[in-house]
This record gives sequence, structure tokens and C-alpha cells, in this order.
Amino acid sequence: MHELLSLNVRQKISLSTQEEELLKTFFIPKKLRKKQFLLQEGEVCQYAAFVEKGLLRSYTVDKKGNEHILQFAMEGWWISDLFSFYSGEPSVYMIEAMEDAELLLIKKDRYEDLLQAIPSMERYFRLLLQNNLIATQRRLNDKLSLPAEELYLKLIDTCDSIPQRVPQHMIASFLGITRETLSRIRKQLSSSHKK
Amino acid sequence: MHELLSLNVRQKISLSTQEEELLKTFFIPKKLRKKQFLLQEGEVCQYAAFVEKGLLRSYTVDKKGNEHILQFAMEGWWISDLFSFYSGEPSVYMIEAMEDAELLLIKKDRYEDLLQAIPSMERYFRLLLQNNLIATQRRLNDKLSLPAEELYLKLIDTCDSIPQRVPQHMIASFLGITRETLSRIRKQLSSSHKK
DNA sequence: CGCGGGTTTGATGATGCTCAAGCCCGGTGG
DNA sequence: CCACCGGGCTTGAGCATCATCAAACCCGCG
Repeated sequence: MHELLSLNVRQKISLSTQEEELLKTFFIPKKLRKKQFLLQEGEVCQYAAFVEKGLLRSYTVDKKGNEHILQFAMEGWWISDLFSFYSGEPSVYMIEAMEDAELLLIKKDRYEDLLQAIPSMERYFRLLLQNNLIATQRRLNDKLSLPAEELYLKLIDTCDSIPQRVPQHMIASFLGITRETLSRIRKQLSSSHKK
Repeated sequence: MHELLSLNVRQKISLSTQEEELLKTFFIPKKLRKKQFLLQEGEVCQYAAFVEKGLLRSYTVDKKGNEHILQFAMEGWWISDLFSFYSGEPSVYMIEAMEDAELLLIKKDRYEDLLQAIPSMERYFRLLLQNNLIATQRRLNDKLSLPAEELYLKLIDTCDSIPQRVPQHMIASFLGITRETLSRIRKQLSSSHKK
């Protein structure tokens, strides 16, 4: 059950065999069925979750009822609401399973314990956050500078696994456009491509 | 010269007096005059910079020549192109001083040395990245879900120091709208506010 | 005085949104 | 086996928001 996590950690730092065993003891396995929630708006985010299997998303809902997807998380990814997790404030995000999922959860105090017990995990999480920040900055910059069509093109050629598993209207929501607009863009692309 | 940095570090972790002295030895002081660049598009980003004084911005320039501001950095903030700094790839960002500035620079290999020499700095940078990620995610989510006017309102009541020091057209560029649109929004706000 | 940087204003147009309807397809139950 | 339903995708018409382009204005400064 913890294979992916170990692998993921060992890609960034090196651990002794004992440490690797110790690591596992900090996590709680949890299964989620499609459409179940790990976190709902207004709750305090208790866990950081590592995805062993399945696909989740985090999103907000605005006053008009529209959803805006902040993140997808598939096998080998982490998902949480960092702010709520850290501060203990209620969250504004929903985290939902888009497919049946198997997660490894860690609570905040256990997370702190883990960093004490295996100091090199500090480095692991730093690298994780760093990569995440780079990706988020890039996405923000794209959203600031590119029109809808180019956002879509950029998504499909940087990350082809997402479009495979995610329905169109959620891709639209991830890009910050409507499903209708995305549909039209795709139509136009496929027709201009054929000629 | 290193007061702000020490202060900033001590807010997140505790250091012995020796460590604090040691810390300083890793940084190169550097002054920049208004409109000078720390980094230009196409260069590899050699430094992470801590701002002791002044105000900088990082931005990209798109094909049409429009600028898109990713970040402002004032006293007590860090600025860099993380991706280029880490990977050694050429950067797509410009980093420019908007006011005369005093910086503390650290090179990549020295940065690695620092983490070796003072392991608790790993934690400092982790917390830094975490806060930065939270802020960037929030900004992205706002950009995905809010219209121009609300973006502006949100900016002025969360961060009043920016509008003080930054010309309007750069605020517009930070929000991802045009100067003209921002000007009209402000006009409309001030008139509706008076009544 | 004239220049440059920043802001404002107006006219026009494009991009993307809203609302409403229809379609496709796989699953379910009579 | 067929009818029906729901989820997701598409299409069209009209509209709102925001961008573009061009010009004028304001003001501090050499």
C-alpha cells in the first residue's frame, strides 16, 4: 500500500531502511469512492493526503454556483488545503474524489512529529512545495497572458494524462473558461487541423 | 545590512548566535538602481535575492510586447526565478528594480552549502515556499473566478502597501487587465462611493 | 518651455459568457 | 428489447466585459 509514497520520497531524498519503515507509521490509509469528499467548504482541513490510487480535485464554488478547479491530484501527487491545514482556519475549498481512490493521510500534529523524527523529510517537503510553486506560478502567468485557446493547447501538450481522465467541463473549469467556450475551441482546432 | 534577513529568519526558526553570524557569510550584498535588472529573459537565474530595501518586480513579456507581472518584492521578501535557479535553464522572466534597492544575493551552490551548514534553514525555506504557494494559489483562484473590479478591490484591502508604491499601470498588469480598464474601474468606484 | 511618464477618456471591436435547446451514449428498469 | 433518464458534449443567438487604438490631459523636472 505504501509503495508509491516510498518511491516518491526516495526520488527526492535518501532514507535508511528503518526510516522507511518508520515513515509508514505516520500515515492512515483511507479509501474514497467516486464523488465522496475528503474536505468540504467550511470544515477545517485535518489532513494532507498522498494519492496512491485514483484521481481527486480541489475546487471552490463562487456565489453564482460555478466551480473553479484549483488542482487535480492523481497517483503520486499530494492534495490538501495548505492554508487551512496549517492555520486551523475553515477552508474555502472542496476536495472530492473523481474516481475511486486510495489515500494515505497524515494529520497536522503527526506531520510535525514526522519532521522531528526524520529531519530529511523537511527537505522532501521543501522540494515538493518548490515544484508545486513553480507549476502554480507558471499556470498563473499563463492565465494572465494567454487567451483561452492557447491555454488549452498548452495544457494538452504539457500534461496529456489529465485530458485522458478528466471530463471536458472540468478541464474548462481548470482553465477558467466555460464548457461552451472549450467546446467551440476544440471544434475549431479539429477542423483547422484536418485541412 | 543583514538585519532584516536575520529578523525574518528568526521569525520562522531559532538560530544560535554563531549560526546567525555564519548565515551572513553566505550572502553577497548588491545595490541596484531604479530600472536596473537583476535578471533578463534568456539568462540563467544565478541568484535568489532577499530584499533589504527597495521594490522589485518579476514579469514576462508576451509576443505582443505586453508585460505581465508575476510578483512584486519589497523589504523582507525574496525574489528569484525558482525554476531557472534550480534547473540551470534560461529564464523567461525579467526581474527589475522599481526603486533603488539593496539586496542580499545567494548563488545556487552556496545555497546548497547553506542548507548543509545550517540544517534548520531547510525548515525556513520550506515555510517560505509554503506561504508563497498559499498566496499564489489564492491569486490564481481569484483570477479564475473573479471579474476585474473584484480583483482590484481584493488587492487594495489585502495589501495596501502595494498600491501606495506601485504605479497604476503595473497594478493592472499584476491583475491581468489593461490600464484603461483599471482606470475606468477606479472612476466608477469613486463616483459610486461618494453617493 | 517642452519633454516623459503616467493616467484618463471615447469609440469600436473581439473574446468569451449566458441562456436555451438539442444531441449522443451508456445504463437501468419495465 | 425498448423507453427513459442523466451526464456530458455541442450549437446558436444575443450580450457583457474587457481589449484595442487613438487622442488628450496632467504634472513634475530638466
